[in-house]
This record gives sequence, structure tokens and C-alpha cells, in this order.
Amino acid sequence: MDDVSSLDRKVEGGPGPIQRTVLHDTIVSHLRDMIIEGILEPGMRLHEGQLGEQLGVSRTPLREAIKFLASEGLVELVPSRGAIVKRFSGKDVQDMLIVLRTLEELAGKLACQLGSDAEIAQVRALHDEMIRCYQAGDRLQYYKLNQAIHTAIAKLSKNASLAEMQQMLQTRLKRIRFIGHEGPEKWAAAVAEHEEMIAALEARDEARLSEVLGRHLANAWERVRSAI
Amino acid sequence: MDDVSSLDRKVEGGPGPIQRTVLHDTIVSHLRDMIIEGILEPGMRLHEGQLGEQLGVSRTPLREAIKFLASEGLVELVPSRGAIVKRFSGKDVQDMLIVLRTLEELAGKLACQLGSDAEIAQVRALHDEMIRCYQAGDRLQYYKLNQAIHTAIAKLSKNASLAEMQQMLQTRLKRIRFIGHEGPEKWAAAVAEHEEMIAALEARDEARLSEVLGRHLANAWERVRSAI
DNA sequence: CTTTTATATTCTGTATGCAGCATTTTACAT
DNA sequence: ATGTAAAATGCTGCATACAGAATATAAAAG
Repeated sequence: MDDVSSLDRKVEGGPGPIQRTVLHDTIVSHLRDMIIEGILEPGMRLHEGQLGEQLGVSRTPLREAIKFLASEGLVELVPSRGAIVKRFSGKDVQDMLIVLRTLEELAGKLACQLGSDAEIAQVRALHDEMIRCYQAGDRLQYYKLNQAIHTAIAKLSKNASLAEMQQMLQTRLKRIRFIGHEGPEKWAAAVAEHEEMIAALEARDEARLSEVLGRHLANAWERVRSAI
Repeated sequence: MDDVSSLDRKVEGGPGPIQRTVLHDTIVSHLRDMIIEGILEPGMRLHEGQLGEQLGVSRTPLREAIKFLASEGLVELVPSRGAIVKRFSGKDVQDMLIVLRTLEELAGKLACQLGSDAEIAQVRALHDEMIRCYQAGDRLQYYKLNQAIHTAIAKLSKNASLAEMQQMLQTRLKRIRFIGHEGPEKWAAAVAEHEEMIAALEARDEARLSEVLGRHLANAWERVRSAI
């Protein structure tokens, strides 16, 4: 799956201050992905020796990454027994969705006020692309764009904390939604809600966007509850 | 300030599963306190060698604690240059308060629905104690009880994620509020708002509690903005 | 005297080693 | 055969060691 070469120090270029090699971030990302994709199942122990060998790093930076993820809420630290992948109950998921709903309702309102036309157009572009994936039946790509749209709207609020909290909850829910394969009719409903969201955003209709986002996330619970 | 002996492995007893020695948690708590109390000022570098010696631990667990705090948002990681205490701008604080407000409004509603009479009585007890501190002019203790009340209400929502996010934001804001020494009239206003909060909670008046909490946090920004 | 370059020092990032706790396996008794 | 005790194994938690980057200091040139 992951071997040594895949974890070579990542060097990021691009605009802004020159980013540098950060093994820490790489390990964190990899572990996060492994948890979301279910390679590391809930309740499973994070074996330092084994994982480190698999990723091609020693235990020290690996342990640091695990501590980081623990603070993020994806992993649970058990004294003298290392770390296990956090397991979320149905109520946990429901609770997270309630909070996420509240945050996105707020983000929606702010996005209508503070998002530039260009930024909103970018969200629309993501949406159009997502629709293409829906029509093509590409669930994985659809799913990723879906998340990207919610993240983008949160970002339009221009409120870093809000975007951060939204991202955190979304990440924790990723694995759940990843497995929550809804049927065609529920999927269609979700797409319809997204259409409505984008329309409200383009019309800068705060109340409507907030309402749709709220409804969308309330329905999200209905869509995944069976999968828990 | 902190020497070796103060960091001896903490063993927690009490009810529930027996907690065990956790140096990690101890270091995290100490660093958090040092940041909140301003011993480690914003922008200041977290010197691993020096800090480790001061706390009486080696760099390894210290670094793990720093990574944990980085994920928590109190510290910023700078590649090849260690970690610095995160500095929050005025807008950052305002943004955090907006999110906190939204979360506490939700928590207030849920608390009215789900809090038991006994739990509400406990909040009332905290409040009465806080009033005593107010009358005695004990700002530090007042401040701590104030936070405890907000935390307690969040907990009454019976929503772990909500309580966690509230706690996270409150922690990040602690240092700001800690220095935000408002004058007597503003202080009195804050106390009055708290009185109203408790009354609404006891009456299980969702709308009113939510409204007061929202107003309280909106005013909080007015109270601290000058201190930024 | 200022600027630049070279050197020295300091600190971070990572690997490794060791002690102690947890768990598993094995031996023994019932 | 089953339950218990003891030894053995494996893993975590922490400390230390070392390499390389960053910064500070000193020397040299303009």
C-alpha cells in the first residue's frame, strides 16, 4: 500500500512563502487517509512498529503524528496501550451532524454577504463538475466534489475559525459518509438540494441558503443512519 | 516556576475506569496553562531544550505535546524552526466569538430540553458562587467560574461534539479574556446577563436563554476589543 | 563604517536504545 | 480438561544520539 518511497519528503512550491519539507504533515495526511478509507478500522490499534515500517519512518515522527490526530479527534490515546482508531456511535454521528448543520447555516449566511462573484462562480463550477460525476455515476468523485463544495462555502464566510470547525467535523464524518452508500432516490434528493443551494448562493439569498443547508444536513442524517 | 517534581507522573483515581499515569497529558496541560497565562507570549518560540529542562522531561514527549497543541490551535508549527505560540488578530478573536456565539445559542436550547433539574441546580450553584466572587472583587476566581458555567451549559446539551467545540474555542479565547480587564460598569453588565441566563435556564425558556447567550457573547466582543 | 562572506554555534528533525508495562504463551495444579 | 500461575514475548513511553538546517558570530572586502 504505502512504501518508503511514497513518503519521501514532500516539497511544496507555488505562490506565497516557500513551503519546505515536512515529513510530519505527510505522515498525518497518510494516517488520516488510511482512517477515512477504512484501511485502519475503528477500534483498531495503531501499531507503532508495524505502521512505521509500512510508512518507512521511525517511531518518533509517527508518534508525533498520532498525537496530532488524537487532538484532531480521529484517534484515541490509551495510556500504556498506544492509540486506537476512534469509534463513533450513532449518537456521536447525529451530534456531529447537528453541530455541522448549525455551522453551515451560519457559513451560508456569511457566504452570501461576503463571497465575491468570482468565488461564487468557482463554487458553481465545482457544482457543475459534481453534476457531471453524478450523471456518470462516479460516486467517489461525486463524493469528493460534494465535500469540496461544502468546504468552499465555509471558506466564503471569510471566518477562519468557522471554516476550521466545519472542516474538522467534515473530516470526522468522512469515513461514515464514505460508507453511507445511499440508494438512487436519496442520491437524487441530495443532488436536488445541492442545486437549490447553488441557486440560493448565486442569488445571495441568505435565508434560503441557510435553510437549504440546514435541510441538507438534516437529511444527511437520514441518509447515513441506516449505515451506522 | 515549574520544576521536575511538579511533573511527576500524575495518577488519577476516582470513579469510572481507573486512569493511569500519563505524562503526555501533564505536559499538555502545563503548556496550555503557560500559554493562557501569558508566560509563553504569542509569537514566542517554544524552545525544546530549554522548555524540556524547565519541565523536567526530555524533548521526545515534549515534542509530542507540542504537536498535540498545534492540532488544538494554540501553537503553530514552522518547519525546521519548531513551534511558536499562535498569535490571534482582532478579526480572529471576533470570528471565534461569532462561532462561539452560534454554538452556545444551540447549546442553550438543548440544555433547556435535556438538562435535568439536578444539573441545572449545579449550574445555579456555580452562578451563586460566581456572584460571591464578583461581590468580593475576586476577578480571577470570578473568571474561572464564569468559564465553568459556560462549559457546564454546553455539557447540558448532551452533545459531545458541541461541548468539545465550545471548549476548544473557549480555550483559545482564554488568554484574550484573561487580559481583557473590563471596567466596573461592563463587569456589572456581564453579571446581569449571567443572572438572566440562569433564570432562563431554570425556567427552561429555550428562546430566552439562546437570546441571552447570544447577546452575552456579542457584548463579549465589545468588552475585549479594546484589549486587542 | 557598512556590507558581505565564512565560520561556529544552536536548535530542530529523526533514528535508536532501554526500561517498564501489557499481553500472550507455557507450565502446572486441580 | 480447565483454571491458574509464571515465564516469555511484544509493545509503549521516554531518553539519548546524531545529522542537517537555521541562526548567530566573526572575519574580510568594499
